[in-house]
Amino acid sequence: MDERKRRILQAIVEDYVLTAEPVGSRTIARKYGLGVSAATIRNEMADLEEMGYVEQPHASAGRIPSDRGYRFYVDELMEVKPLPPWVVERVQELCEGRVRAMEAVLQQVARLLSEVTNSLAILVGPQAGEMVFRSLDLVPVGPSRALLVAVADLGLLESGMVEVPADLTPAELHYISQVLTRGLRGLSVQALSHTILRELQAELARYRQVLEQVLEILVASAREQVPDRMYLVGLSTLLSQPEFHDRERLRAVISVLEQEVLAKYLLMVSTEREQEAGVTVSIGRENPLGEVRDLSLVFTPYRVGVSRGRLAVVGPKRMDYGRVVGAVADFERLLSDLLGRWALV
Amino acid sequence: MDERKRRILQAIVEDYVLTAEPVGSRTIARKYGLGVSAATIRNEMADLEEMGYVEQPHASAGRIPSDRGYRFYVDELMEVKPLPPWVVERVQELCEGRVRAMEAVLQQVARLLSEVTNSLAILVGPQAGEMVFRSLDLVPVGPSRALLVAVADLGLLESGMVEVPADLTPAELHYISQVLTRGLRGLSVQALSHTILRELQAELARYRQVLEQVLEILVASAREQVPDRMYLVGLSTLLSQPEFHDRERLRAVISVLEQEVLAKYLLMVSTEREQEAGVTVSIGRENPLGEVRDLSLVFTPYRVGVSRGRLAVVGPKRMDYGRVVGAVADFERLLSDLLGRWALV
DNA sequence: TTTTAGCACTCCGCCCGTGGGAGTGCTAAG
DNA sequence: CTTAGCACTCCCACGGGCGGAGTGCTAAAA
Repeated sequence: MDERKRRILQAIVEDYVLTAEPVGSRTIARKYGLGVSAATIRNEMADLEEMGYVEQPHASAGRIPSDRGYRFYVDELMEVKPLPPWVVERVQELCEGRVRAMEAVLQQVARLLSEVTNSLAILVGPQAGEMVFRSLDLVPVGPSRALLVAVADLGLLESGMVEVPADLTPAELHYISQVLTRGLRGLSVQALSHTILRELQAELARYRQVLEQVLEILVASAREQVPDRMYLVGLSTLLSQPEFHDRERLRAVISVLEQEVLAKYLLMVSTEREQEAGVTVSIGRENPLGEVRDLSLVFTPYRVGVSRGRLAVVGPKRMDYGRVVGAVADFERLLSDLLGRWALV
Repeated sequence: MDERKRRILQAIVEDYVLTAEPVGSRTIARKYGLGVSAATIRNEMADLEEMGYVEQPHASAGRIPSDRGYRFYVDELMEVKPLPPWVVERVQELCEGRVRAMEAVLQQVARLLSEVTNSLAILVGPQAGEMVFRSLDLVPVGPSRALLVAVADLGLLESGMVEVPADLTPAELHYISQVLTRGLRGLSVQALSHTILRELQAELARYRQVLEQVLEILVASAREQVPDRMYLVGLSTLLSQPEFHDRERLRAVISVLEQEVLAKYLLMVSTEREQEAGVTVSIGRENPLGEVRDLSLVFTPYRVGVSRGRLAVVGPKRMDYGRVVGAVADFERLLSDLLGRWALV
């Protein structure tokens, strides 16, 4: 793979990304002055095809990159483009502005990411199981009911209604809350349930009924695979791409996105390669969207306090990888830096 | 509009709904035995066209119903079909099962509604502003922060972080909570903010800073136009309809649905005709989806305690109105009956 | 040995004309 | 008022022809 081949492959990818049409030797010779003639480029292209980096949609057409070609481009050739400054500023404003809920911020950030990449943006907040437990409170409401309020490092973790015996005093409720808070504070939410059991046997045997309900709520919350909310913005942009000319393909994409399989994958991937933060690019069949082989996915986790959210862009294989990877990387950095404020110190 | 015309119009609508193709006089004579010949039907169809109930896509094709034709069909001709029993049972299971959060139930119900109508189903929970306030609690978390937990008749209304002076004791927080709860209980959430102001002047002047934050959170919550979550299921089903053959139309639909214009409309409609519960059908240009004139919307509010949620099905104009209206009506009844359990007594 | 020009060939996509089919409106008879 | 017959209209699917873009190959030039 000499320098010239690299530059030709680069030209093919970039021109194809731009035009969505197979690119021929002529075009390359003209638009991307390599100082050689079209004939030479034809020879090189034949080589590239043999090596599996490009392919021909049909016998006498130009070349388009293969998955392998894109992969090489992403790994070796592309130039990561930073986010334009106005976007950076906008994200900062969003994160620092007076907003009550993290959710509203994430929603807007997702919209921005979608606009700037011209693709589908997916943002998920931190997963409950990964948060750190802080406190628990049973607030009496009505005669024999209490609202369980569980707080984690990122704010409200979970709430739910609990039936309590009518003769239980507010003071007793408060006592239960305090014991549980003391016992559980600082644990990862995933680890709660075991600990709760021990606690239960010891100090709070009298309130078994209440405890069981609390336990149920917390366990359910920790088990939740997919985060509370998943912000998915830009479907219509994605659909305007020419690759979705035929409707069957399109339906496939939509129904994949509609099932939340995707979110699950996002989490999976990131637990798999737990350690390595950083942007991952899955191209075509590499990606996990089942039969949909025309999409690429650019993915990264981001930090919020001690837990992590996930951030992804889904676009056609034929996307501007330099720009998208740059955008995703920059968004990750921005969010990791700026969302710290949501973590309770 | 004599009986025969009615039956012919009915045949046209029902056949068109079935086949998505313009229906000719022949077809009607053969498939919907009216005891007259095709020629007669041709004459009647010419009349119907003059009256504006049907139209011809081009000079020598069959007829398709006009918006007005559909309207007449819905108002006078269609037979409302009840939900199949297994669906009813399924909804009952869902609503009565041991589930923690109303949200999970609504999500599933939306999916079911989508499946049974083969269209896009939209379900929104009760709007915050319509709920009845019950209690408020400030739970201390960390050194100078408290979590505001506001509870309404349907459970958790809102939560948010509040900065408190470091020297404020838990007892004082509790005091504030109690005063506020006492003052606000029983009010509609929309009415809170005014009352809070009076309360503030009187008893709690010392805690102005805290109160302001509480106020801000509650007001924001009451102002929220669109309910917390909107469940939108079945987009891919909708897209498989033949009317979305051409992509521009399709994009239009998706981008309309993506912006939450729709949800806002749902609320608007229902505040407009505040009193009349019951199913509303908007056909084609009657519907509020802007430029999208090929969709119809079947809509109804449903009760949850004293507030209301909204329920809708979006499908092509060419939908089986009898079935969809039946389904929406039945779902409304089921939900209104079964979701009462979420209301705090 | 590598590069280049020339050339014949291939294949796609488009245009266009044509024929069949479906459905209509009209007319005249029952 | 209904019906049969008929001429007419319009859509659409089919197929041939053609232009264009791009290739691979060969032979000559660097």
